Amino acid sequence: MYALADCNNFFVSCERVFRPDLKDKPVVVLSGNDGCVVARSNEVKQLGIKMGVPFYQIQDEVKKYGIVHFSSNFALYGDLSSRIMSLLGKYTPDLQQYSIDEAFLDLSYLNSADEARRLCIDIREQILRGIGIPVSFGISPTKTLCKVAGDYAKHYNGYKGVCCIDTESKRQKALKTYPVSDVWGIGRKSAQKLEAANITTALQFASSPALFAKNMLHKPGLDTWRELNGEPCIPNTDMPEKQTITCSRTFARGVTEKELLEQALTDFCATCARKLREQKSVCRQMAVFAHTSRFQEQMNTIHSTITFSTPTCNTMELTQEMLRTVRKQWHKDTPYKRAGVILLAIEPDKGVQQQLFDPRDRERDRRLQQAIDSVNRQYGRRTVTLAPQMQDERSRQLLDTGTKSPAYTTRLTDIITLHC
DNA sequence: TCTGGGGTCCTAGGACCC
DNA sequence: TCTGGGGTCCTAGGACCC
Repeated sequence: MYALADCNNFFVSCERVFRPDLKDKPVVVLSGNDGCVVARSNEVKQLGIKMGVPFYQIQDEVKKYGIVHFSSNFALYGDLSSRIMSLLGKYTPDLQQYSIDEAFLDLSYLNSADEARRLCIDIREQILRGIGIPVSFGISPTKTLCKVAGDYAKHYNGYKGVCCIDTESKRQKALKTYPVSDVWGIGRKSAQKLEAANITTALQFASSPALFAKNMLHKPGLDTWRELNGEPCIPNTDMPEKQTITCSRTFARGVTEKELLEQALTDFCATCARKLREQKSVCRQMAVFAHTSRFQEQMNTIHSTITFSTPTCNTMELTQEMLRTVRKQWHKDTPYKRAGVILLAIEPDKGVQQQLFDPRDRERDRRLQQAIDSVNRQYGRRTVTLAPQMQDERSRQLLDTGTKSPAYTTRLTDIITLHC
């Protein structure tokens, strides 16, 4: 038996923890650059405002209904998420965090579904009281059915936030009114195909022959079909190392200054490399890209994949190579709107094959990097940076946005003051 | 004017091998 | 006219997730 813990309107709920005045008010959280809506309160969902819609397109509604908006504040969301995860971890020998706001709990150690239900009600209450985030629980033998159950728990108050699919009749009843397009693993394309074959509910899909599911949607679709029929086939994974690490941004404006683009990319490089070292890995390849707006007719691009003969995780080495390519491909008077760095071909840093005629002193690189990392861990990430990295004021112009809430829980100067 | 960011897995097809 | 058969590895692109 699994339970899925899923935070309700997570980013919005995080903002409300420190802004209780926003309870019952329409609230949205925006993507980087304040571009799109990435989280909505229930009030906003009821207005029919869709996930991912460009913010400028809903300005009328914002004014009319007084929708409050925030730029995204990942320092806050990440911190509240890790608090929730650590609390969840106390109740299962195997917690699998699936995203920033979701995790599966292996509850097979309990004796009955009823026990699982009572436990989840208790955990839910603890998280709400202790951290301030409302969470829904879906309980069932497969992860896909947990997702279905979690949806019912979230949308029908009668469940009080915990819904359990543990019998055949409950399974049938739940799937009968569940749109197939809402099933976890069935996206837009697959839903269209199924609809063309007159399949609109999850039950219709689950009741169709296995071969039909396989032919129509291939292996992933067949796995989903099995899961809906109560056969677990999504394995437990214990947070494997990342296979790719990306850092990319859309800028507030097109960047024509070479130096500024280089600064941004140097920043992205440093972030990727830090994450790479945190998971004790090295990479054999790095892709660098920058391009003009994708909404313009003609797109100009910088794109290059660099291969290292000795895999590396060294910020300085990665940055040097990145800058070399960018300088080669950069074009004058081209407004680069988006840029990024991707680390690929990632492997563990143990037992890296050395080159006999290596021009770099890798031991010296490693010691320097270690020293920088340890200073930055202690005094903050920007204490020691490479010279071409972004200066704060300039990066703010390019990347930051106006309506970000304080880092209430992760920055000393942002802690709230109580007047008693 | 303005339209996000970070991932995973699967498949088909090409290049290559004997 | 006819032009093998069986395999592996890699990559790009599609579909999906939050």
